[in-house]
Amino acid sequence: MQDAPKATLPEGGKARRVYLLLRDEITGGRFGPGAVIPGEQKLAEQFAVSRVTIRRALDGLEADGLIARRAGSGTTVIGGGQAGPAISADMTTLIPQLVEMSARTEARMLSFAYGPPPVAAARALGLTEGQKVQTAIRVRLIEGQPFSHLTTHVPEAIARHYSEGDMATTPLFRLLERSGVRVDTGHQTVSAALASPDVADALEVSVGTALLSVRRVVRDADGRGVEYLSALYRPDMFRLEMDITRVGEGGARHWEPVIAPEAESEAAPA
Amino acid sequence: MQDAPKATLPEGGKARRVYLLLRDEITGGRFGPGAVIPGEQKLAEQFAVSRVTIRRALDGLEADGLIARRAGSGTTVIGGGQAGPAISADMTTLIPQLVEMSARTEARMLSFAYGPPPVAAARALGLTEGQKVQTAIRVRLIEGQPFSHLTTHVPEAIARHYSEGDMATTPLFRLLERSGVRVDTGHQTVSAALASPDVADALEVSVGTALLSVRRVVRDADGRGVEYLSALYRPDMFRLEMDITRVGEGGARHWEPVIAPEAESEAAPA
DNA sequence: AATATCTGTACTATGTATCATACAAATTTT
DNA sequence: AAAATTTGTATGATACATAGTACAGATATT
Repeated sequence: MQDAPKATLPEGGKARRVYLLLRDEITGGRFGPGAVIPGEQKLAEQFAVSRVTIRRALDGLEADGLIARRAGSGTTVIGGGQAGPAISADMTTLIPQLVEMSARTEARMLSFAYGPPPVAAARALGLTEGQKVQTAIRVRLIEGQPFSHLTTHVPEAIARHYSEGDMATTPLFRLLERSGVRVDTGHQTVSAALASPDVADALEVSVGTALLSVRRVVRDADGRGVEYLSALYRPDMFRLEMDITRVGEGGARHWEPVIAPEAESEAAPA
Repeated sequence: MQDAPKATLPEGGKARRVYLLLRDEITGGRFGPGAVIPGEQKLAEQFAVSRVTIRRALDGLEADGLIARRAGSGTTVIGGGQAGPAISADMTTLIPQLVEMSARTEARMLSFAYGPPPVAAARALGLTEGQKVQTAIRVRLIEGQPFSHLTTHVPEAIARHYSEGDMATTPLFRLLERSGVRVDTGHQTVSAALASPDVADALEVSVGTALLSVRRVVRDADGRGVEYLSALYRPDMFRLEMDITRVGEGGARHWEPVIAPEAESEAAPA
């Protein structure tokens, strides 16, 4: 919906790259709705390409319904374009999130196998050489639209307690707890990554799209690693939101996340 | 350092895109150090390009010292490659962060002006038509290496209390408080974005690199918007880290961020 | 020792996206 | 009404990356 312009731009070309960049700025909010974006001539200079190329990129954006062009006047960003992400995870109120999440979304299994873990996962989980893990790659969809690409690694001994079918219906942390694991702590790293061909395909976005990356290591009460998650999210459908507040005095004055804000205050701003 | 391979790849070409994607997967940890990456033939299929093109991309990675190639054996990821980000902001322990931050980094002003705000900022800050804001674009560096691109919008009435020069030395939130603003709450949105030419130039990365995007609205005790921040971070130099813990029982069981973990436990894992 | 796999190297031909340029039409500004 | 700005349309030439292919060298596997 957001991706794949009608008149598909050449896969490896500059026009497409410009198209992706501009789209990113529009949906990302750098150009708000109604804003007049620079003229084609100026854009051509900024991106160091010819006006023809800019033009092709704009064609794509127009086909996507993101911009409106008027000869003589200029090109403007369509208002309705940025309807905001379908899902926004509030780091501090994950409670309603999870419930809502399971209800509104479904998971599709792309790959499921037991084998040696990637080095990064092995180290994070503290596995010894030769230990196998269950590696599952899933895509999560909301209303038929894919929004996240999940790769999980679980030590074989734990993973054997549930089946492949279970993963399509039940959140992994619940499966783990059902398997007798006392899920306790986790460590998350949030970053950004590009969509590689396989991921792009699964998420139905262009190769080279910017994705939000979350990597999580989960440990049980004894500190043993029980899950290694690598998630990639479409930024146009999913965002991390958090409220922060200013606390402390003097030199120790700093920001702190708000843990439990008003219960059901659904964010959903512009 | 991470960017700009010696034998510069053609700017608009496929080879460069493949190079960026592969580099992203390596530095992003998808291929851990020591891991053997697929053969050139297989990569060529995956990316749907010729082997020559894959080869060119690998040349770039090799020049960056990210991979080692051995005829007959294959191509492996260099261990030292992912030394981890220079800075990792722990959402939950921002106290030492800020101090360390100011000490180790410097800010370079790219642009400074008063004028009408972009629509997105105007709405977020709740400004009325015609109200001007101070718009400052800065780049933050650590040890001479740029790692973040900051665009701030502050209502003119507030911004007039400090000077352009102040921004190079003092964190903005401190300037605001010095101006009599009672900084109180904020709302953050974390996402991902692509590096546009101007940003890429400032951060010394390739155009089209994936960046971590943080957008923050800050309000005073009366709920008035006092600052609109749009920050872009290089994922290879900056990450958001957070510890989470599992709390609650039964249906209400969920994750929650850990607010005050052991004081100085510097993360810096693999 | 033989075989398979992988990287290293070289060459040509093809395609096609890109550029440069010019002019027309629509709109805003003076 | 005139001038300036902006999008719309068209075309031809060129450059340059890409694909395809073939073979040699290195290493691992059997």
